[in-house]
Amino acid sequence: MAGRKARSPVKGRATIKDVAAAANTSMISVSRAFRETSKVSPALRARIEQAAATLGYVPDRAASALASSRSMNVAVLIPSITNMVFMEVIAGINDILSPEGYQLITAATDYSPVEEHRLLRGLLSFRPDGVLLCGTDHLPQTFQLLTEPAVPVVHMMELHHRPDSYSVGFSQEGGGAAVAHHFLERGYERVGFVASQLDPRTMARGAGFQRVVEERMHVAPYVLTVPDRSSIELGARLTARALQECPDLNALFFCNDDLAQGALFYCQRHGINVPQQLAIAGFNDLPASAWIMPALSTVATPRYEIGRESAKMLVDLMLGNELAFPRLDLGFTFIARESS
Amino acid sequence: MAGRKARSPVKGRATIKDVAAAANTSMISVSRAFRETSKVSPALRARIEQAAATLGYVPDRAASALASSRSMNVAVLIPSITNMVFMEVIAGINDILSPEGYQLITAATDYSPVEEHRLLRGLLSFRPDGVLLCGTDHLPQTFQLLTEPAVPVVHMMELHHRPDSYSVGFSQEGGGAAVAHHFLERGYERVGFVASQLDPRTMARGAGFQRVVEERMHVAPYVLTVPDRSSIELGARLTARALQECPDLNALFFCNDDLAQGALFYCQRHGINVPQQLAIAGFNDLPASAWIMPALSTVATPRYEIGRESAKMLVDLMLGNELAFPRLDLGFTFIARESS
DNA sequence: CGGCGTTGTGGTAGCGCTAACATAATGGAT
DNA sequence: ATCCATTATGTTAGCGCTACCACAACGCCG
Repeated sequence: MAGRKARSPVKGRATIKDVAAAANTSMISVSRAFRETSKVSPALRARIEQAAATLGYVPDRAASALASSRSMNVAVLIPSITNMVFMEVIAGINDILSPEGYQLITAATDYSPVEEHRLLRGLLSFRPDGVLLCGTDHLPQTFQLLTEPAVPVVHMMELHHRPDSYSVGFSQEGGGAAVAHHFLERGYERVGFVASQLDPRTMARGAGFQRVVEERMHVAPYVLTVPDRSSIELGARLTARALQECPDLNALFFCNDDLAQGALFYCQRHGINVPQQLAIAGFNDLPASAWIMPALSTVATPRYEIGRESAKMLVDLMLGNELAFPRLDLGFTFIARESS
Repeated sequence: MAGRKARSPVKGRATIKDVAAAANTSMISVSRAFRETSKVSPALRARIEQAAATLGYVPDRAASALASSRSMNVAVLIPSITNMVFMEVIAGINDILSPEGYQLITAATDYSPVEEHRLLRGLLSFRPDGVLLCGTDHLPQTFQLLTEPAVPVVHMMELHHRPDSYSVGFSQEGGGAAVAHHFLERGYERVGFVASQLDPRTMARGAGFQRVVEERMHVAPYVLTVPDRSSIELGARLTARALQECPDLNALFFCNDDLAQGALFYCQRHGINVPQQLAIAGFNDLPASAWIMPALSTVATPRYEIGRESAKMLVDLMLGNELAFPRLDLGFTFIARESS
């Protein structure tokens, strides 16, 4: 028997059924009117839209997802929410996916693959149609989560070299190498690499830098790494430490612009002449880097474009299209400014 | 008849039914094992967890939301995703809501109330249990969206003075006033206010500044406002323009630190001595502001705390608790540094 | 003018889960 | 032993929506 009425005491929210009743039609036509406009006659559609407007009808994604097996959600995992670099990536993603009707469900891993796995499990409960991940180092279980019922995935920032995976990024190693070439060409020979927040991208930058220095100078560069979170303040502290440990350094490559800006401020405050006494280079080209005194030499990276292109690639995968290239190298640009 | 099998060709994703079968129990016990652990005997729970693990079961929020009328989603609308200020707010929100099991669904309004309304409509299709909004200026329709089936809302950043609404923030007007008092106490008398991105918070800061200047000096300050998006570069440009339009200015209050930092860089590059020739103050106390040369005087704002407290307030509202205070003023701190 | 594709519309079942109601098994207290 | 209050577990219906099928109405063809 149809007895025992609705458990929620009439939440008041209009459903597709209410709209159908108001427009004197069936539920399915209302559904179609919103999703496949062309399949409903203009007259009916007008009636439905009118009814929906007066009732203040808002569709329910949960019900839609349940019924259709398409959630129109995309899960995005980034290392940090307070790092401008990833926010620009997200802006790019959103600019592509939002017009397509997808909603981003985002979480921040705090640079931990274990946390990434945990968060991804949580996000999978949204039954996302696709997933965007940062970098290529994930737990084996993380890959497994995505394979059993296969969910399209695109890896951002780095280039993946497994043939079965999709990635959009640039060569972090190459960026580090470019800085090394620049230093050596400018005649700086006592060079060093300073890094914090030792994720794989940071390490790749350092590896590229070291490789070139060793190839050309036949001696390893000075290296200072700490696991702490990057910040301007840390950049200043690490500069002090590097100069103390190795006073004859004349060029320092910092793994990102935050650190490098801290170094610049430190030098300014301590009367160290940049670049005469010490050359400095960073990575990412943050907005302030072009304006700081002296202007910071750095590797400009296409963050926003990576977001856009990753999203485009993911859309193709979600639609089941074959991709021409599973890997998209967006490159980087070394920018020599006053600091080196 | 039970005929006509599942339409999706066995998506492979394990459901609560599969887990129940594998653990030789009923669906509801599986459901309870995950939600109300105490209501299931340890033995059964162990069996269920075992089964869930081997099957790789991930619960479906859509189904859960549909069945329970609690979505465990919270919609968050912020003006901009690339502005560090709001990211810190979000970090605070997430630190409170994530442990409670809520997932944030975020969107950026680009400082437009119209866009805010459009986006909120979209987010409401997630049937959020609560909503967090920035500021207090919303379209009337926006309020309506939230009332028909009443959804708890907390307004962040500014303090709302409607008795029926909840807000966590501080007095933007007071922050601007504090800067004016500081300038006047230090003897700067030819002061100005420079602003971009003219949202209500920006305007309130300017209003507070102007009010105090007029009260104490009986003359209006110089004011330069443009609608453009704030940036370091714009700060530099506006400084040039202000100094050209009004060469005898000796103190400038910028509506945020991005602009103020640009001003500082401009002065450095043009040999303008700060603070002797020109004093500068900003708003927000971004990380770089303490390190820039000269260190920037600014109004420190409790962004992270606003996020946390707003989230706590929202949790209370979502649980149906009565709130002691519908309004929480977290205050601000003026920090006098080298630039003034 | 019967046949056939097209277009517009509707009925029904079921997506995966949980609220609300059973019912069964336990452990005292009487 | 009998009763009752727990506690543990199960059955059933239905959340709001869409896939799938069915069918009516309309041309348009030969």
